[in-house]
Amino acid sequence: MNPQIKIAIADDHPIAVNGIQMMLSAQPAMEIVATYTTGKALLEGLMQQQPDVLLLDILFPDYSGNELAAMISKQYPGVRMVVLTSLDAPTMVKSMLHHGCLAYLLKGTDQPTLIKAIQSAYRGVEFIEPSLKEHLMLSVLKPQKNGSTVPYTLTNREDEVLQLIVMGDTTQQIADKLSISARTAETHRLALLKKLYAKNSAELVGIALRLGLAK
Amino acid sequence: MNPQIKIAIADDHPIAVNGIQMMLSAQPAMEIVATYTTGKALLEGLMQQQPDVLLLDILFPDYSGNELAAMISKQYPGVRMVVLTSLDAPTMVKSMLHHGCLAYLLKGTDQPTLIKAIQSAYRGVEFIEPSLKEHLMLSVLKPQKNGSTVPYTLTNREDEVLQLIVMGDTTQQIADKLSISARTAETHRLALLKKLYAKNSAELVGIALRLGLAK
DNA sequence: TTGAGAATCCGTATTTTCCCGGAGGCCGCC
DNA sequence: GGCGGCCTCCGGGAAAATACGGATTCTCAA
Repeated sequence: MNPQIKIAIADDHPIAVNGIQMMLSAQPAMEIVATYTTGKALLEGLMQQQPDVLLLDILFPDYSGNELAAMISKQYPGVRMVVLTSLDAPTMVKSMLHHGCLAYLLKGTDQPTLIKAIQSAYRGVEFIEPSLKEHLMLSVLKPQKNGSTVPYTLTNREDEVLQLIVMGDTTQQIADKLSISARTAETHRLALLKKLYAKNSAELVGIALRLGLAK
Repeated sequence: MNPQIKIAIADDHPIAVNGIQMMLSAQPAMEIVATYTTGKALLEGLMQQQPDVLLLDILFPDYSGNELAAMISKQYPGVRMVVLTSLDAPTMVKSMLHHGCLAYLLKGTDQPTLIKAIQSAYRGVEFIEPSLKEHLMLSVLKPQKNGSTVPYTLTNREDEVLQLIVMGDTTQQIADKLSISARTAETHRLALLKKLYAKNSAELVGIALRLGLAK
């Protein structure tokens, strides 16, 4: 008999937390040891107790899934992370996988898939929702035709610039607020356009909001 | 003793359906008589049996919540609809309420609020998630601060132009796609900037997405 | 130590956006 | 009929953004 898999759930929606709990309630080999509805609670809870598998949403009021995944994979490499979210953006999938997550599921997933993903993650095996795989393949092939592989992770500065762009600031205003030259602010914006495959700032804002990089 | 409230749940995410079921499982006065994960299944199910209260999501693979709400309120006026979704766009709230929904909740809602909303709807009383009410007030008040009452309603053309801007098209590209002169396309964009109080197209996209004017 | 990536800065040229204006035709409503 | 709203078109000019280039520091990790 295998030992029970200790599972923690982090999702800002109580409904989702309940739903996941219910889906796993009939599994004797799995035990839900904690649930969190904020990023802060999750980080504090991990200090007390580390589950085998962490089901992680991406959108929290206080932290982004990117930050959380990066922090957790560093501090608690023993915790296997399974992303469970409604964002089906290829860049987000890539980003979370790069940050050490082993599986990526959509909220629309069914019980068998969820269980399979948890078991795979527990064994250290990657698991990507089948319907997402096609999207991923497409998005991997597309960018590469331009030559260099561009993994999408924003630097601190780029993120700051992005927030100001979303707020409608011009390059000059951004430069003033960050105390850098307009030229530098521009460089950062252009880097953002390339990383997120946006043709201009308007599209950039749209992509950033959909990816949860800004609100 | 009151009779049981018959409840149906329509949500394309099995997780959410389970979560809602669990939240209501401890309520003896409520009975879940059906659950649906597609718009088609919902419409077919309603022909067989009408619940007192229908918990309705907005995003379905086959139908939009708008369509569903309009159809259901016409054909089954006895079914009280409660919107339960993760979209917190004021325009969407208004739209669903106009289509006959009695309550509007976010997926992040807790058990007491959900129960209160269902009870209110059952009695025919409107119920809006408290956190949403502020947003609604703001979106109604803001336009008025400039004196003349400017309800932000976009014309058909403006909406078409907006969608293309969100997709990252330039004025010239928009002009080509809509078969109008670049000057006209620009006029429409400038009108959008004024109506939504955006300083530039980037901010415009941000505002439009937050208002639910585009996705 | 070497190297990669982040952050900073610069030049030039072209395209696009933004801000002033103004104007004519069409349609629906009072 | 008139009036307002919508859609269309236009000029001119300033400001900003985008597309090419290239360069120097600094840090952190292999």
